[in-house]
Amino acid sequence: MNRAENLRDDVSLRSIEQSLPLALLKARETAMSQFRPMLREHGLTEQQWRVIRVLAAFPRIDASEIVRRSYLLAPSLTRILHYLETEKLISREVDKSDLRRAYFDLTAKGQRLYRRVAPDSERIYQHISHTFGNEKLEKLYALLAEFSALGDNFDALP
Amino acid sequence: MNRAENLRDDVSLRSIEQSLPLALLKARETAMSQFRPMLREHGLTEQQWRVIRVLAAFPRIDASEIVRRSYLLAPSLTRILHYLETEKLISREVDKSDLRRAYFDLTAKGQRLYRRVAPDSERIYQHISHTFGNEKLEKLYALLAEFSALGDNFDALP
DNA sequence: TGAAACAAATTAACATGTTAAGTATAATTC
DNA sequence: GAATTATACTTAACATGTTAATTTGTTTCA
Repeated sequence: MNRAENLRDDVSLRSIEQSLPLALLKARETAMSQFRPMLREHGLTEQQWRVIRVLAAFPRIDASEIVRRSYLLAPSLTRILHYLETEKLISREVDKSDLRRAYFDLTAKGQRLYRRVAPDSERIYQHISHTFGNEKLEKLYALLAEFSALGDNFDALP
Repeated sequence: MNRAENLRDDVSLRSIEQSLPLALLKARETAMSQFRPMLREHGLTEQQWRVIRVLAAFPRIDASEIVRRSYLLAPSLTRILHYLETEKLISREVDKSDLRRAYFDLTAKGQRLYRRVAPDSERIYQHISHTFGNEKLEKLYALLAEFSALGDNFDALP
């Protein structure tokens, strides 16, 4: 019996083949591999597009709310907002009643970009939905939402 | 009607709230938030742990196979392998019949680390499984696997 | 055999992820 | 109303993600 089998024989140790984070990563990569080339042609990264979508849906929100809705970390968002500002895709307006805060919005240029990219994105989404099956996709959404809802409500570990 | 509503009125544009990549990211973050602090206490990143798990399950494999099984990109793996080598957690042995290739393996130190971390990882996994429900978790695994199996077999876009 | 095609890693360059520490402003409290 | 605490970012430092180009070694085949 070689070392590999020794390490795996303990049935209490799952193999890497059964890893929830990995299964989620793999599925996410399957999906993103469909979107990424299209975004690249528009000169956008996945994360920049997330910020633009959030601002299209929720105009004039502050950085904290963008963080919440885009699921980016604050340090990443800081960098992305600076970049999008230099590209004149978004605007920043400091809150006069609270100088720590600023409100962001798509510029006209940003809105045009959004309207150019969104149909391409939608086309890909529909293709995925059709290929996988709407019903199964809805089931997947439901399970993912339910799982994520566990959120930080996990009990303390034993 | 403000600009936001204008941008959202087109029913062909899903809101960012319905995004499969985002739903997968959120679920993955829910899971990883349980594991990351534990890994950090062991001085490991998530990705370093992935490599160690792969080598525990499949000893003496080359970099290409680690890439396939860990779902890391080759450039990331190059850096991680160098780091794990300097920590003497893994060994590298060049293939004499093909000098481009090298085989990697856990060192004794690497195996000890694996056996220390694996039970903690398993404990967390069991907690997640119990909290979410085994049955639902299995359903989720099945759907994720089915989705990922679409893999690169998506038809050409219309 | 020797040039061309292929394969496996690696490097380069830049963007993002992750944690910790820092900065400026606001709100609380004594 | 000065000291404390909290909030909203921002910076820093290092690890990883992503694409493209490069390096080195192998295979093909004219």
